[in-house]
Amino acid sequence: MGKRPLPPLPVLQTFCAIVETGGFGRAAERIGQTQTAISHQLAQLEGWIGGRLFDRGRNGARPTPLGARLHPAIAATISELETALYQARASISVRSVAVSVSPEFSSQWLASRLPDFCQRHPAIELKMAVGYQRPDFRPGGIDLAIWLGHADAGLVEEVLLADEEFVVSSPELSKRLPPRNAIRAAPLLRYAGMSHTILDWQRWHEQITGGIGEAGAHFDIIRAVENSEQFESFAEMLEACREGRGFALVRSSLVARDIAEGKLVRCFVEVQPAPVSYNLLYPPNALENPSAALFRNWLLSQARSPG
Amino acid sequence: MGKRPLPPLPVLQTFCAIVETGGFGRAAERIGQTQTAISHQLAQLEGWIGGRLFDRGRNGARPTPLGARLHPAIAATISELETALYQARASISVRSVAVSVSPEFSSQWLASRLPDFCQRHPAIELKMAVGYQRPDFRPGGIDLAIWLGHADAGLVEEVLLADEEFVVSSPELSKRLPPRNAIRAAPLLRYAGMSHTILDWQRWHEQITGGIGEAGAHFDIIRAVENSEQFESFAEMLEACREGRGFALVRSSLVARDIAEGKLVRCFVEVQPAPVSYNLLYPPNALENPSAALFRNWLLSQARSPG
DNA sequence: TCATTTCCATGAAGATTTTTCATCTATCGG
DNA sequence: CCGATAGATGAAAAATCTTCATGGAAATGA
Repeated sequence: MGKRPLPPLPVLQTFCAIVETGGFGRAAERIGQTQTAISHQLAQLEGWIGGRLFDRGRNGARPTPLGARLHPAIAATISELETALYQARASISVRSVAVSVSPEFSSQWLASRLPDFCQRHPAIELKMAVGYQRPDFRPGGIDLAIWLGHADAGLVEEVLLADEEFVVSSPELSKRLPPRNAIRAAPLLRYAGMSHTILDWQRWHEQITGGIGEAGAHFDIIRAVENSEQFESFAEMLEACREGRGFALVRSSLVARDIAEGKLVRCFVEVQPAPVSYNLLYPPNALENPSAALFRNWLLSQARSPG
Repeated sequence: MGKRPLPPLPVLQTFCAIVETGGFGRAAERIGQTQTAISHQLAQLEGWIGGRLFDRGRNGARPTPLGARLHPAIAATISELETALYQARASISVRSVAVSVSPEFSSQWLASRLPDFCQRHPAIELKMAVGYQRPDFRPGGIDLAIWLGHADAGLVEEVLLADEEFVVSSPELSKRLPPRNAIRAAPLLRYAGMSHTILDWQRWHEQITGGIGEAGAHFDIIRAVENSEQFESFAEMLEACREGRGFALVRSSLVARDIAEGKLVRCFVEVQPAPVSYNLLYPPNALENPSAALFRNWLLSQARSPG
């Protein structure tokens, strides 16, 4: 039986990666090793424990009940370990992080949580670059970026929030909607964001045309959006939406609070919402800055926790 | 700077061992490696962090403020990791532990905490051997023993409770004590324990004779103890002590509750209490039984926590 | 002050562990 | 039955740890 005190840390990280990616191959890719290495490592862990942690099937590896029970504890513990060590390192070296985020993400999600970070790590200086400029990851520039789309090649990409895209309106407007062709009933709101709101609406419309049957077919959505007023910011658009002045196309985490408080409601609920994700992007060496590593850990823990 | 994601687990355990033993050499002995290995490992960790974790001095290594801050987090995290992994292993293999403890330790310290363990690990069967027999660590026998003294050679020894030995009495008796020679004022209680109570008293008396000046000198403590009634158990002796029937020589963790509740008070507080420790003893391979490993972890965490 | 002891540092060699390469097995969908 | 996907396996290569053999610095005591 296991004669070593504990399995090595990388093996445990591999275990987490397999659970999270759902397959040896994908875990290997994520960690930057070969599938062979992952297989050996998991064999080592399973040998130590004395039982299987995964059921291997055609489409990857599903955790056994034992593996599923083990994962949260291991993941949480490793995260604590990382945080403690990064914090120690941060306390004697670089003490600043530069983060690039979009205005809507900043105002709707990040702003309310940031005080928590500042309280936990008062010595770390946070530089927030709020805007739609493409982040400059060269040394002295941006450490981490929170972006909606995918990363350029050469960047690490981690899912921060697995969001959905859907349409909201004020509760009053929602109640007044005609049974079909609701989409013609009110303006389709837009704002001067990075992603072209008009194209977003068009994409949404194309994707759902099947979903709501003929309701929206033969509807010139581009013109409909163009005819509506353009707001300066996401926040202003959302305010208008709350006032019942039209529909807004949003991502779930940006409106979680408004929905929880009943100020906004989802429309077209019969439409399958499109999955989109806010990703955390950074160059592979970014976490050598311990403050950046701490901020990343904090972000991921915030994204996991409720609120 | 640190290019590895995290320092290896054994290095962190070494770090904890240095903090806890207060020196590289002692840590090496405890881990079962050479001092050289400890030095290299700590150099690795300090390199990763980028700063010193210990001040090396003439009598060992004292943690720097940074090291002192880091230690609780690391120790707690490693302990969680161990527990999670041992639990996983226990859930598919051996599910029983045999523990040897003394009657007084069982009744005064362990009994009230045991329900917590049973609740956390309902599948594990606990075999308690309560008594003063020397534990038989051969396979099929005792896994772990909680003992007051030191281990035989070949056994692992871990401090469970860093206790102190002192004298208590009921509050009433304490108030009535004459200013000097208090020790002659009431019977010195004893019980039929493993350690010879008479010898304990004698040792205590010799140790303190300086401490309380001439108060107890030329006092035949052996006869005084012999003249007092011998109780069948520690619990009975303690009950008599609570009733004000004499002094009892005790270890702090056995009377923590009585003292907290004001049923007993320390006497001769001007005497420096003697340090004694309840140790956890086991053969090196005992923790291969995951249930034993879990019980050990639980014991250590209980010993650290208040109550 | 000088030898002595205690404790940690250092570098190269040796031992161990981890990762890869090349190859193999099992299962699923046509 | 073929081809494709997902993992397993064993030996070799690469990387990492541990030890051995010393060295150095700071306190102890004659």
